[in-house]
Amino acid sequence: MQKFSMTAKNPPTTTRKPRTDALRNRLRILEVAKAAFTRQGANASLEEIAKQAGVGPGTLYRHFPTRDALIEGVYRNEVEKLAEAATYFAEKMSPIDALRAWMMLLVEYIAAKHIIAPALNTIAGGASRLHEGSRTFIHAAIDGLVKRAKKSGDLRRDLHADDLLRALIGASHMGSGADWQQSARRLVDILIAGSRPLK
Amino acid sequence: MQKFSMTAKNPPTTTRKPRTDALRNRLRILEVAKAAFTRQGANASLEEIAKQAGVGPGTLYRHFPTRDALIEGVYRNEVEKLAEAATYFAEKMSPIDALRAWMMLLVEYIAAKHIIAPALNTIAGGASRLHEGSRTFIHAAIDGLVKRAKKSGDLRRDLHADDLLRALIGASHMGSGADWQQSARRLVDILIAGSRPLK
DNA sequence: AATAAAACGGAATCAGCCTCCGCATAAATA
DNA sequence: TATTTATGCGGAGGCTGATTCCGTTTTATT
Repeated sequence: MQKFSMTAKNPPTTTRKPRTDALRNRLRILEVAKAAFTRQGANASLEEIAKQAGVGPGTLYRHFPTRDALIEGVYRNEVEKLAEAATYFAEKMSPIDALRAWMMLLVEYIAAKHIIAPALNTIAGGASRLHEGSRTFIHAAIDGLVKRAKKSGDLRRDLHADDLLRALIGASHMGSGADWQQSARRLVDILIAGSRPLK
Repeated sequence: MQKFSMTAKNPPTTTRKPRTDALRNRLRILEVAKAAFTRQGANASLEEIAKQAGVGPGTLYRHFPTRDALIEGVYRNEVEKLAEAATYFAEKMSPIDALRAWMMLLVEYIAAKHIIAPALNTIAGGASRLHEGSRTFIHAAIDGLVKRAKKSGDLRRDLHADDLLRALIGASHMGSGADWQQSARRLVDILIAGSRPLK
């Protein structure tokens, strides 16, 4: 005896548990891809990534139909950690300090190649769909911090979180020179100083 | 009767006039490449570019051995115009106004796709050789403006021109939204405000 | 006009992208 | 546990574009 007819479509009811091997592969791929993008930039060979992950190209493409999808996958993974940090800072610090700390962390994080720098361009403001519609975690994170600092009177009311974000992403493109940390700090300070109320 | 021996190497003396067709082709290629990169991004087909320029692939590769070299070629071309603008502003305006004006122009210029946005990443701070050693025209331009504004006391002494530049490049990555001009203005103002002496 | 350096172009090689489909396997069912 | 079936696997194959190589053509020079 069968549940229903099984011949007709009844997608709303039947939701199968996802296969374990699929999950496993997905994670493997993301892991390998992150390393590959970090090392070789956003044009790393997908074929090679698949091979290193121990799957066929078909599998990779099923999980991530396009290169951008894969990049976005890696990106999302990393970005959630930053979002958590924002929450943490907000709890522990004064509004303005939290914002400053988080901005430094962002630059550091990207610069340390935990996130693929060149890929960010494609994604952060470029032709990708990440920005269209659903805002990024990062977006939500900095937006929260900025709102909070506005409320406390530490920041100008007319400030847009996006502006800061874009500036920071640009700042992360260096990697050049040993003094990037100095440089990042300077820029963050400039941004903060320029964002205070006009008094 | 021959000039010298002509058998041995005497490169310092003999410098042949460059062939006219070579020059012509070089320009054609740059022109077409600029359009292609602007339209299709930094991964535009080189084969196609060559075809449109009316040359064989071999010719393109002889002039620009790598894709980055070609991008850099286009980039340099465009960038010289910006450098000229800096000089002009410096002559006509007060130091701080000149800097502000030029920063706006930079963002606008990039945003208007006169320069290939995605390519900039590869080049401005990325893996390219443009930054290593020889500074860009852009670099020289903003550096001059900043120096001038420091001297007049409008800017903090500890400011680095690079910091501003990076922030601006980041700002140009948007393309999103019709309000980019607003956004750019806000950011420029923030940067300027944050760069003033602490008084 | 003759010569040789410089540049040309496209054929050929090669690498990486992406699709398609028969086979394998894990989840659901009995 | 045995069976069924959806789901996922992976690699062969077609394709596009990158890059090299070399015989031919063009140009500056004598």
